[in-house]
Amino acid sequence: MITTTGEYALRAMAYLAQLPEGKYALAKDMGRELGIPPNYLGKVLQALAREGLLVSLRGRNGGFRMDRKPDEICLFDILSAVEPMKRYETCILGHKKCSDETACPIHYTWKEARDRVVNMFRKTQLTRLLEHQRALKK
Amino acid sequence: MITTTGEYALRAMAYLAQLPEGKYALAKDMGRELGIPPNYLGKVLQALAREGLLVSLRGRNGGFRMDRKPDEICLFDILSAVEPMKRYETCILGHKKCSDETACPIHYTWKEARDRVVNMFRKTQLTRLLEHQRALKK
DNA sequence: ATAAAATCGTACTTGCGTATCCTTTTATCG
DNA sequence: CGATAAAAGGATACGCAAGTACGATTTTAT
Repeated sequence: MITTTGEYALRAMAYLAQLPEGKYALAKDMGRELGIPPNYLGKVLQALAREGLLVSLRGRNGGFRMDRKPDEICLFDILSAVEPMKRYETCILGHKKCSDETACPIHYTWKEARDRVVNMFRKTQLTRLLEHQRALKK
Repeated sequence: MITTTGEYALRAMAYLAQLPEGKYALAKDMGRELGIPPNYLGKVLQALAREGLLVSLRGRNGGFRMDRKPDEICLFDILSAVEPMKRYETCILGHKKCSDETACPIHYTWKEARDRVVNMFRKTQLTRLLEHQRALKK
């Protein structure tokens, strides 16, 4: 239901959130620790930095670190940085014009179900992913 | 949130459901009417026939028709015939072992949200897609 | 026998995930 | 101060799956 890239972003953010504050981590190390291809993880981390969720530092002793507290970031922030959230707002019958005003037969039913997902992304803070973080190894 | 193929299947089933009972329709005609590539729609219809949702008839005067009443088919039946429903049951952090017994930090939260979607598929009958069917043109 | 239709196999296209290589930045060492 | 090494940043190419297109085969009514 979410893209692989989105999953990587969530796991990487959870990893960074449990590090000592201010500490930078390397894409390569994180990839190894989390079992994510380091090359691609680098791209994902860059995207998160571009969106202001992470701070990146180039050169020796560089890496990525959190820019905010884990309770100031929700899952929606993370996911929307790496995948198009329109996925969760489209008519199930593919109508371009489907909306509250011009609704397809199941518009409201479908909207309620998918909104449940999006609202969960919006209300859940990164902190929620941290509990028992070290049991996650995979 | 659903695959394009799934959307095609829903629309095609809705189209067939509003036809006079026992009437066969051609993949080509349906494709033209619904604005779906006829070649691909053929594949989708074949899959639906293989799963017992449609009856297919080869040769002259052939085509596809419903095999059940529209209120005896739910959206889940249709979607599961053309796409893997596992998509709606996987851990958001990608853990293979995540389950009610061995739960990741947000297992139950995530499960509740995605179950809302699946339950909607299960409880909603094809009939629900038929209202104002002819306003759908696209 | 012919024509109409599903069925089947194959090939093309696009996007996502992946892997490399090169460039740029920056701390550190001689 | 200059050279070097370590890191992100960026460009490019590959593999794979989904969606698409098309042609060959089989079935069946006329």
